[in-house]
Formats: sequence, structure tokens, C-alpha cells
Amino acid sequence: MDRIDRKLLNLLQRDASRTNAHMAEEVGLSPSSCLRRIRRLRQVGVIDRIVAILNPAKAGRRLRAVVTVELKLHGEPNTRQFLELAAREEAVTQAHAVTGEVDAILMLRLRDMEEYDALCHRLFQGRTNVARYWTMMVIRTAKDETAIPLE
Amino acid sequence: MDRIDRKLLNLLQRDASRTNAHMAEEVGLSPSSCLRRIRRLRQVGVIDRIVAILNPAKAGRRLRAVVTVELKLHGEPNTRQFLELAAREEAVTQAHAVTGEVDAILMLRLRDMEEYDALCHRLFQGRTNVARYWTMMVIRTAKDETAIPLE
DNA sequence: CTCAGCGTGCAATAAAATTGCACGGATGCG
DNA sequence: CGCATCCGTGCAATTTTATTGCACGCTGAG
Repeated sequence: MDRIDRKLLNLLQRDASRTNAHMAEEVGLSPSSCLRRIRRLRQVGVIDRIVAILNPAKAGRRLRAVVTVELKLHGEPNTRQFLELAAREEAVTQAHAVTGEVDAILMLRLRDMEEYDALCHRLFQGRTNVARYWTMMVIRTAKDETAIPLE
Repeated sequence: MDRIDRKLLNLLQRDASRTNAHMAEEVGLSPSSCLRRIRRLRQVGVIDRIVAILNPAKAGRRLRAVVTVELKLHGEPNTRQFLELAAREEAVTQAHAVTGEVDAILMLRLRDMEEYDALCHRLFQGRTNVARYWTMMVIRTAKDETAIPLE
């Protein structure tokens, strides 16, 4: 992992749709060397995958929310069980166990409030292990990066 | 946006590195038609961009955290100013203004606690507009999707 | 029923990725 | 200090893939 690798990864994290020849030029390498480096980065797993990022509004998911969750029964097996339940929900894009005043945190992508309501019923009400939960609806997003900063 | 478009988008959201011919086969279309559909989806902006997703551990960012922030001065211009400050930080991957008990929420990708410490000093201490903040370190991630579910 | 419009498949063409090969700098060893 | 080895590189040939022009068929409107 030298300077050229990091440069390549930064390019790929912003736009992986460019041609190999184009990226080779950006980093000052021949197309073949560039290709071999990228292949190696995928091989060793630094690059996990290449994906398309959709426009949420145009994909019909305008609403975004963060929910912190306090469980009734804490501890490993209970937390795990809740997270697995949450992870099965389409609208849940991220599910984490966390330190702090709550046990878990969920990131949601919602079509509308109706979907939010239905999700709350399934995950937080009824016979679930949830003691309390706090919802923060996203008003405005100033930054939203999939890229991981490199040294 | 018909059933084939959604199928294509779902494929692309998981793996955009496949060849066009391969995806055409998956959705039951000829390569040319498939290509024209994908091009159209990019054209109209449903597909925002194609990016590489790195393995955080192998990229040297093992630590992940969520920070909720309460500001001293609330209201639009103050919130905006804080978010812009936060957005300039490399380690901040997401910065949102939210409803609820706090004003903003940040998602962090950290190398180590030293970086966390330094970030807190810059964003939360000194002459900033932050009244209080709560950090939730991610212990375990059960789900982490970039994909947006389609109808 | 007829016609226009749109999306499709096929085949040809253009572009891009991939590979084999030889060179050159860096490293380790005598 | 010189020599051999190894790794990454660039070039050119080859293979694979994307792209385009064109004609067909389905669908809906008149």
C-alpha cells in the first residue's frame, strides 16, 4: 500500500465507473500496471465491492431517520437477537450495537411516515425486547460519504 | 421504471462490477437493451454514481462511532454552521441535522482513540457552539447496507 | 384497421480490458 | 563493491466487452 495505491483507492471510492486507462493517467501509470494494482487491491480485500449508489429521492425513499434503542434485557444474546430482527427489515440500512446510554442504533430509509409507523409496531411494540426508543428524523444532510479516508 | 429496471438497480446496488452481458442474462434481456436501460437510469439520475466500497479494517479505520450533538445556539444558521464545520473533517462520514432532543448527529470512521480525542477537541471543545455531546462507539455491526430498498 | 412510437434483438464496429514478454530499479548476499 | 534475484513496470498483441445502426414487433391512439 504505497502512495499510488491510496490515490487509486481515493479515486475509486468517488467514481469507480471510469475506464482503467483514464485512471492510469490520473495516477501516472500505464494501463496494465494500473489494472494489476486494482486487481490486487480487490484480491486482498481492501476493495470489498463495487456498487451503484442511487439517488434516494428518485428511488422513492425520501425520509431518513436515526433511532436509538434501549432494551429491556441487556447483554450479548439479547442484543444480538434484537439486531438480527432489525436487520431483516428492508428499511433498516444499518444496525449497530453501541456503547453509551442505549444498546443499539438503527439507520432507516423510509418511503413515508406510514412505513415508519408500521416498522415501529413490528420492532418496538408488542412482545419485543425494547424498553424505550428515540427517533431522530433527518432534517438536512450536510455530508454523506461512503468513502473511507485513507491515511 | 418497470420491474426490469428495479431488478437491474437491485443487482447494481449489490455488485456493479459485473459485465453488461452477465446482467443482461440475469434480467432476461439482450446486452444492448440492458445497456441502454442502465445508461438511461444514470442519465435521469436514479443511479447517482458507481463507487468502490473498501474494507474498513483493511483501510486502517477500525473504529466507528455515532455522536449526537446538542448546540448552545439552536436555529438554522447556527446548525448549518456547525454541520459545515463537521463536514470538513475527514473522519466525519455523515453529518445530519435532526429532530429530537439533539440538534445534530455525526457518523465517524476512526483510526484509533487518539484520532477521536483530537476530533473532539476541534469540534466540541474550545470556542464551538456545542453545549453537550454523547458518543456511542459501535461495538458490533449487524447490518450495513448502501443499497436503498426498491418498492 | 392503420399508423406512429417505443423498446427490443441481432450483427457489425469501436473501445476497453487482459495477457505475455522483456526491461530496469531495488534488495540481499557473497 | 559486484552480482544475482525479485518485483513492478511499459509495450504490444490478443481477447473480451461495450456500443451503435438497423429492422422488427408490440402497444395504444385515432
